[in-house]
Amino acid sequence: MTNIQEIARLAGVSTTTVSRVINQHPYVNEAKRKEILKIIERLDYVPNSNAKSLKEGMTRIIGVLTGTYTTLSTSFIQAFNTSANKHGFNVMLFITNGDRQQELIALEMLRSKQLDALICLFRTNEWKVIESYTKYGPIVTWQRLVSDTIPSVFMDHYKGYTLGLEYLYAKGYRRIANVFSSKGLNTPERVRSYHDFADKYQLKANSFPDFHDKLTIYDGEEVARWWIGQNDRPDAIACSNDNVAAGLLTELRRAGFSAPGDVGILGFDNTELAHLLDLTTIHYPANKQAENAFYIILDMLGQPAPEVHTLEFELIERKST
Amino acid sequence: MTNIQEIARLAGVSTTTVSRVINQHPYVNEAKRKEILKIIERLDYVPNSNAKSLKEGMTRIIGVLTGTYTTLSTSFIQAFNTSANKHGFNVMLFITNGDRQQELIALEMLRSKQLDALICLFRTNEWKVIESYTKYGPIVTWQRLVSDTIPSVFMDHYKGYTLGLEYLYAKGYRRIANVFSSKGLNTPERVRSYHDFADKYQLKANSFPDFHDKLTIYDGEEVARWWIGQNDRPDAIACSNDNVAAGLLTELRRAGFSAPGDVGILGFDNTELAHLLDLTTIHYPANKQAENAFYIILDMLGQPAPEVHTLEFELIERKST
DNA sequence: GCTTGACCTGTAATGCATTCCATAAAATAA
DNA sequence: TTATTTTATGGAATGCATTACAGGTCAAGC
Repeated sequence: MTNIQEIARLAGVSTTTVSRVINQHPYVNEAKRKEILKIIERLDYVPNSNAKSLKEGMTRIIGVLTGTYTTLSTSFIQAFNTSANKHGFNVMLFITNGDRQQELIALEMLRSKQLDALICLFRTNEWKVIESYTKYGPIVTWQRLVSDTIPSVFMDHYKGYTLGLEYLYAKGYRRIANVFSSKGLNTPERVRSYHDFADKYQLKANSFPDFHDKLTIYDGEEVARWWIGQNDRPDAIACSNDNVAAGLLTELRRAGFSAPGDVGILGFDNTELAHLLDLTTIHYPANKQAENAFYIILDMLGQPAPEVHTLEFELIERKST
Repeated sequence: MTNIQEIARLAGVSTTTVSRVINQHPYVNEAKRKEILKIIERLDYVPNSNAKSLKEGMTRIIGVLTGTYTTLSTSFIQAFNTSANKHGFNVMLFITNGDRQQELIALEMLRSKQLDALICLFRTNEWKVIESYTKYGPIVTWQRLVSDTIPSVFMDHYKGYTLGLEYLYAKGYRRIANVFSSKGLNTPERVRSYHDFADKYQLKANSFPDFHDKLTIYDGEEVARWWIGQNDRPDAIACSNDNVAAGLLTELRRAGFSAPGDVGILGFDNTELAHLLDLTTIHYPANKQAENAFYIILDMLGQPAPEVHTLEFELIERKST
């Protein structure tokens, strides 16, 4: 394999000079520079990035830890990737499928310097475990989390969920069921949002059992079957995300029901699925959020970072309510 | 930062011995081993993986090059990731969005030894360009490609498409329109499949203009609008993938049409969307294919690799035909 | 008693690029 | 002319782990 010493030898200069040419330092004689570049070209030489990483103590790789691909995390990841690339970083993806061990692999790579930072979209291990890795490099999350070592770009889901509920109320819905996602710290916010909402409009009497840990199309179908089986049905269902809303809607249709005719359905996130099925939903600005996450990491790595954006949920009215 | 020399110093042994303990070589005195492990524990030491990669000449990272996230590539990537992890490799994702430059970044990382191999799901650069990087490490694709340097785990799309067409014929469809994907080498296979099919059943007279480069939900909607605008409508549409079929179906429904009532719709890939919308589709065994791709890479890296699976398309009948 | 092999340990080289420090010539300033 | 700065270049150390090779002990085998 051709390395910098070989280039130096062939050019009759020291490795220092070659390194200077490669890294565009000044103070290299123009003729020599040309000659060295010619040799580099001829031998098809590139610096070994492992040696570089070893020397510089950073790899410019950022890990992204995710459980599964939901459409939402997909757009987050894409945007994060774009931002990272713009600043000369690359992204390494870890899809854990909820496996603790998988998650630890990523964390260990941060520890062993193979990653410069980690963005944690989902997690299976306790926060305490994850937090114990912050001494090896920046870890950032998008989940609501109060921690002085793990910054979060979380959105105010209380506000976002209230936006949806108030919309449903304004549309005349009074008997609203809630389908929540997994037990992160966003869910409690949404639960609190509903409680306050129900208090405000005195809807306590109409309450339905909450669903928890629902996030896939299949989960949505399950909710549909529940709804069908009820005598005393909700007139609207606020879903944890568009996947659930989509599964719910299509399974209802299979049984001959429709939305909003029989029940109003509210999605969350505004993914492609919501567009596909004309779901009313709440736009989640995953793109800007991803940029924010990256900027925070950049800053924590001691590099100049742009200002973070302010993020807002937005109600997208379509045809399921 | 604590390194192997410090451990050695504290334990009063050479770095060799410490290295042996870490890598579980035999021939280390049991008492010393215990002592060294204790010190490693106490100092929270992990070997720097950049130094390791530099020495060993490999990073155990495999790059995955993809254009956008389609649901299909998603499941491929997941399966690939799982296989890789099982063998101690990690996956680095490159989402190029069709940007040549992005693609080159990944290729350059192969060249500079930051990646051990590359799996190329989509590409924007010419194959010739990509091929010129095979000298730096294994590159594998799932697209149909005849190359002695880039192995492919491609499926026989001629066979797969014919499977779909024959099914449509058996169901009584005679006026079939085709929606094709981008101009890879799979598309010509499908085109050829349709030609032979049309010949066989003498359907030449009923032919419709082919669609090309259609792969998103939005593309499907466009096809729907085309269909609606025709006087002389096809009675079935064979789609490039489930996204297109989904967009097609929902847009038709918006206009008051239905499938299979007004037109039969055949998807491709058997993704979640096909399940969601009860689309008849052709199952694409992306998971097994991903494993195959990984096994080939493993083999090319000179490591013992399992046998590859044989892959078969399978028709999944649902309710859109 | 001597050979052979298992067991144990360390020295030093290796992989490769970057950079501090020293040296020196050339150009500019005083 | 002397002092100072700019330009140019190389030696050698640095980042860190792995490993070939050499040197040694000790017990089993002949």
